[in-house]
Amino acid sequence: MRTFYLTTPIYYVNAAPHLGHAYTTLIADTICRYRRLAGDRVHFLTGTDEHGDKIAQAAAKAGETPQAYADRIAGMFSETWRRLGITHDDFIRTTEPRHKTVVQAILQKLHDAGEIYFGEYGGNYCYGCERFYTDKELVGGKCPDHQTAPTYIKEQNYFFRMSRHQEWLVKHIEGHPDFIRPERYKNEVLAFLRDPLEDLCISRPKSRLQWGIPLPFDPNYVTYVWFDALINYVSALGMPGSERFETFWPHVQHLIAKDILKPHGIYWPTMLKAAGLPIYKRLNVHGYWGLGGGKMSKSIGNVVEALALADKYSHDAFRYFVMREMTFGLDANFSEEALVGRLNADLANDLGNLVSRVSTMVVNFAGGVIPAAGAEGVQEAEVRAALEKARAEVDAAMEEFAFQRALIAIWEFIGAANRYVDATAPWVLAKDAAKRERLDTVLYTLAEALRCLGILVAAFLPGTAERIREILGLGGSAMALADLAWGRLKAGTKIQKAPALFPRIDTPEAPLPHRGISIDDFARVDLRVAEVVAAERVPKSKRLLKLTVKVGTETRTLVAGIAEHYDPASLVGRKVVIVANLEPATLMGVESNGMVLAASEGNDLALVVLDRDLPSGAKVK
RNA sequence: GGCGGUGUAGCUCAGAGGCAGAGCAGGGGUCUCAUAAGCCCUUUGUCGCAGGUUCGAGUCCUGCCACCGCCA
Repeated sequence: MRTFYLTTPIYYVNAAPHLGHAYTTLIADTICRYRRLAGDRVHFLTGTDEHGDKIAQAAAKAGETPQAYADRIAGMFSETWRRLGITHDDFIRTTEPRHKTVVQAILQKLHDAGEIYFGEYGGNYCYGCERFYTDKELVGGKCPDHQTAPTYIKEQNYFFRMSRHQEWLVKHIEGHPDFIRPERYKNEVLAFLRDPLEDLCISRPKSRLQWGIPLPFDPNYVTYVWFDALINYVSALGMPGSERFETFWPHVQHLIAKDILKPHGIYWPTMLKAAGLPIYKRLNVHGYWGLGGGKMSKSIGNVVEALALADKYSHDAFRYFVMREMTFGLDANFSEEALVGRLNADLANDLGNLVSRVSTMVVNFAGGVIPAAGAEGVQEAEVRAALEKARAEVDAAMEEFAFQRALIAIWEFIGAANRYVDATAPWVLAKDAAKRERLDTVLYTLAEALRCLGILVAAFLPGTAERIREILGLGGSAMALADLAWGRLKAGTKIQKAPALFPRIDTPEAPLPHRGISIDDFARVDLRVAEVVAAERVPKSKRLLKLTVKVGTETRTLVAGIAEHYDPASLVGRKVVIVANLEPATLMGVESNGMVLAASEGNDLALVVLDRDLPSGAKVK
């Protein structure tokens, strides 16, 4: 049994949970679910970062104490994770006594070991950022983030001797290619370490910042940001030496977004080393979500709105989308269209439809009871081979946090199952009593494929996995990757006809043209002003009107589908726009020589008319 | 300003000296168990631009352009 300890960052309680938080937490959840399925001992930690000026100020503004404010926002995170079905084992908050105790113990240890010294520092301080800026960092003398002039502050503070840890850190990173991954982020950290590393200021005087953890060796100071926040990964396990710490810490892996690479890639390992603790095994870094990507897509206003789509389209669809769409480590675009596209193409058409057709066939052709399989043939062996291949690929991909690859592998298996249905055509076998055994073999193979699929997707689509198992009469029972062994589904199991797992989402908008047309293409369309001289309903048709129109000197007949919106009599004498060079077509027995232009939206329709009067026959372009 | 990354089909991206690819979208066909789903076939390319090396260059080299990141 392997042991696995995975952390998300602790989220700062200055904002409500959004897409960025959710992505990190969802992929952590998926990895942990997968490792549990594999039988590993797993500890999954998330939490909130609750100290700092910004929190104190926001609380004051809301008329709350900092603690009450932190409680409220931390509650929102807890609630969001509960709603999304996150299976974290612990939720740490930096205002908890268990955290403060460990932070102070580690600070004391560092102080005793001579890793911390007292010094003076002066510089331009931005209150909004809660940090100092060098002159070069300022833009026009102002903070690049807040566009405000910084205040010059000279104060005494405590510093961590980070500079002395540069050499071994570089060697460690170079000697452990997996320490920071994907590789691009390892290279980024190494690039940063090519320059001399400076010491790290780790305190703030209480006169300026109250809302923090007091330094154990100087009550006039509180701990500054990173020393407080990073230590949560340790404090959540308890004091070094405790059973939980000793069990899980040697296997710790962190998961972060690329914006906090430096603290995790540089500050944190040096802090751990200085404190005499083993440094973490691995740092996994992911990219950002861009919003409203794609030229024609409706943009999503903000990250909170993006997260709301999880409730709109189902949590499983949301999980699937974010994991399938983003290559781990790289940036990706988030849009509702792309989500719906994945939902329809992959979840509804491929997966949902497979479950639906298989369950229906077992019900229709075998009375809803899974039959015993007869002799296995080449086609069945292919399905089994596809399963083995998918399983191996998912295993390898999950080792690297390559969710996209894992899902592609699973979908190749789904494709193999769909092809197997077409190749064996059970509906044909069902018509021939002599083919009963063959039909039973096919139906068993398909039902067994669904059972295995239920396990394969469990970490990615937990709700869907459970529903597949319910359909197969296995609801609520424990699952394990070990159960992917073929043939464990018992013949005789009664199964239900499955409701659609993922109903298709119909997009109301007509598909936009995929490429532009040239001006010449457009010029081929002969648009003309036409005057309606007579109009009547086409017999037996609800929608069609037969119009007689004058185009210049020419009179012609055309048929228009506007009877539900326009009374024939009201049209006589009006000028409309028609396509004059359309090939003739016969509709309900009436030959139509042209088409009337009208705009429509849903059930509404309006004719295109002229803004000012012009004679009929006038060209429109 | 320095370092690095990216630029390939309508979209998302893979390919890293040897016949330009996949998925989606589009087009055609076909089956009827299934959610207008499945399956089969299929159109589309200035591989950012310009030079160079090479028998041969998305691929290697040089310069340029655009976008992005890190550092300053």
